[in-house]
Parts: sequence; C-alpha cells; structure tokens
Amino acid sequence: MNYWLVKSEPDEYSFDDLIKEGKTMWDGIRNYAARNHLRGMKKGDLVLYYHSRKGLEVVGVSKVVKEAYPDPTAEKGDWSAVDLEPVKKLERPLTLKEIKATPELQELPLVRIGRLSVMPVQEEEFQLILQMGETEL
DNA sequence: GCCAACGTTGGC
DNA sequence: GCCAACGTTGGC
Repeated sequence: MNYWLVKSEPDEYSFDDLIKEGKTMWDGIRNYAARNHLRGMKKGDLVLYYHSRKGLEVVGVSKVVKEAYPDPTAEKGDWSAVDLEPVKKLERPLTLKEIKATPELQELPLVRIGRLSVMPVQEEEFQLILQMGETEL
C-alpha cells in the first residue's frame, strides 16, 4: 500500500464534486514528475485530496480504483490518467499553514516543491495528516 | 548540449 | 492580481 497526494483547484473539480460523482478520471496531468507518480499508483492506494489556489487545505481521502492508463485527453505525448473514488471527507480540513507548522511534515513535496500536483506521501505522514484532520482544534 | 526566454502553477 | 519558482522550448 502506498500513499499519495493530489492537488485540484476547487473551482475546477472539488472533493465535493468527486463525492457527488462517485468516481473521476484523474486526467490532464502534463508534468513528467507528476505523471511518473501517477504511474506508481496501485489499485487500493489512498490519495489525499488537496485544494490548491483556493482553500489551500487537505479536504479528504480518495483511493485508486484504476491504475494508470493512457490519458484520453492527451492529443499528443505519452501521458497517463488514473481513476479515483472518494473514501471520506476529513472532519476538518487541514490547512497548508498547519502543515507548514508541523515539523514532521516538512519533507512533504507539498511544502518543498510548490508546483508538483501529484506526489508520494510517507505512511507516517499520511497517518499524521489523517489524525490531525480527524481532531477538532 | 547549454542556457535564455517564455509559460504555467500556485502561494501570498 | 501579482510574482516567484519551476518546467519546457528553442536558438545557437
């Protein structure tokens, strides 16, 4: 089991949209590092869902239901997509500010490489984020 | 193959 | 809305 984090602008496609639709194709990735992470995803892996640009917080957990396949929205080039399903919404969103203020989460690419939209997350980091997101302040 | 210029992402 | 950081493109 591996853990990941994906970013989406809530204006484009929010976690609530994913809950509403029940499943989505995670396509449109046009960055090699992000694509390679997509290809590393295995069925059943858990994926943190982060709202970028607006919100700036981890809002929920999704899971991989279909492993990487050719991105049908790519007109040219070698790109991949995966399918994601919602698992659950966090009781409270975990903001980037809190993540940055947490010493154990400083190694997250989210903190270190701002522009990466698909990234691996260590199990300990994943568990901590879940735990923080389940705890009311 | 290097590097400057340009485009895009995303935090602020 | 601005701009820094990063990736990509293209001229040499």
